[in-house]
Amino acid sequence: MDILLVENNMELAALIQAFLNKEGFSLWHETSGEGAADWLQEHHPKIILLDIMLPGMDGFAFCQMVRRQYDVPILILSAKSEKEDQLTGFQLGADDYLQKPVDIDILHAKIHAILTRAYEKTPSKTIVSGQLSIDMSSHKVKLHGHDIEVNAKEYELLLCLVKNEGKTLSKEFLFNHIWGADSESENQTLTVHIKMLRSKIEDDPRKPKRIQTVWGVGYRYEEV
Amino acid sequence: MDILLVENNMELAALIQAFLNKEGFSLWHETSGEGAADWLQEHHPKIILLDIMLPGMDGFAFCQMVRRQYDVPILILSAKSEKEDQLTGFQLGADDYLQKPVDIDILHAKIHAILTRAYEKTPSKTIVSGQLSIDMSSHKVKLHGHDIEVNAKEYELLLCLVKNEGKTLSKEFLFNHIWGADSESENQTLTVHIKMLRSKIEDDPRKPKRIQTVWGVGYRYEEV
DNA sequence: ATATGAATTTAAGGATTTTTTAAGATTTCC
DNA sequence: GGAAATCTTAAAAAATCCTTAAATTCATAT
Repeated sequence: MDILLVENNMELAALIQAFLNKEGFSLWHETSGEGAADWLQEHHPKIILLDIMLPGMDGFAFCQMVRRQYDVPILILSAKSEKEDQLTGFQLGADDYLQKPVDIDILHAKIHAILTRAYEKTPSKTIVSGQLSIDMSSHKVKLHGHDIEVNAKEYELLLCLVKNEGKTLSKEFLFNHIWGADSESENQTLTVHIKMLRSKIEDDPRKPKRIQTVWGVGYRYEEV
Repeated sequence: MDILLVENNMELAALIQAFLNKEGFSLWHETSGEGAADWLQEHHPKIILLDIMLPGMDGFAFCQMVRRQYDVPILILSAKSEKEDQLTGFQLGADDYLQKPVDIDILHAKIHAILTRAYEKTPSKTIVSGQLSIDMSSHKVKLHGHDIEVNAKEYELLLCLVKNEGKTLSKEFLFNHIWGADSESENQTLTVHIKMLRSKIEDDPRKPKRIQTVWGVGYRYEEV
């Protein structure tokens, strides 16, 4: 789990979760400081996104508690606009402070900046298309934020399709790209892999939305 | 010299300089990107405060130039309020973005937060991932709090995997990393060590959760 | 509507990769 | 120098994946 989000507002939380999942992060959501504290005993997120106004233990108290025990970066999200609140956040060891309403792009940029500084590693290269994301460094495919098991050929095939999203790729092109032009295999094995892929990434494999067949030509990947 | 300030506006620069000096920082002031670039050849500040609107080379160009050569944190100060400018700053590798008019207390807090994250992160001698911890100074591995005996090759292998948690490492990479590219040994010896490791750190070695095999590629460590 | 060729589905065998086992080689430590 | 631990090799076993081929469904044109 990459990110812990502690946020009272379910609507905002859902928005953030959807967006960050799409960017290839996995995210756990807690609505209270107490719940988040429990969760932290068992897990070690790469960063914590923290709302200040929480029921029970407030964000500042939580921030202080976390900072005493863990070195994890904390990014505060707050509706409070007073300078004093921001300063309090920094004093308690927060890494940054983002004022609400949250701009999702700025949030993303800040998370990226903080992770880079804290872990010195560029976040893994991911291709995202709608609810599907392909992490090229971990060789993992996620759909709606959940891992999908794909094996080598399926992975290559999907990657090729998604990289050319919207473009129709001929069967020959796909086959040569993955098997090599001088392969012994037959063109037809491709269709079997297509089927396997569809059964894994289509909501209704009988009516494929993502991997569309272009009659007489080949296949085309479309963002849903 | 702790801080490099690149700022066109003399009045603001004087204010910042006075305040930060009072806080115990030493600060060097340049008014242009070109001048700052020259100065950087000879000096290595702990952080750069960078105005965007500069005569000649602008702040974005300077930011990009610096990021290519140095790892120093950059805090952008900008009168531009557009979201796009802020995102551009982050994209070019800035650590944070503070909008003008500069609030000197916020500036101070941000500088403090960035410096703490960039320089005071205790280069932890132990890596923790879920129930597994590796103490790099004593070469000891613990699982569920209990010591696990691992020998040299196993230790190196596990460390390499855990350090790259979530990433798939090819067999070749792992082998070269531990045995050296010119080793006489065979790639296959790796798999035997993997087996030994799994028998020690997996709850059910038949169904490995931590050390996952990525078919046709290699292995990936996952936090449980 | 029907014929035709293209695409899909299914299942089984073959191919490949990984895991396991065990024995021989090497190193380490006493 | 010898015993124990560790590392490597090799080969059999198991697991997984890939391909093939044949049956079925589907889209298009006549």
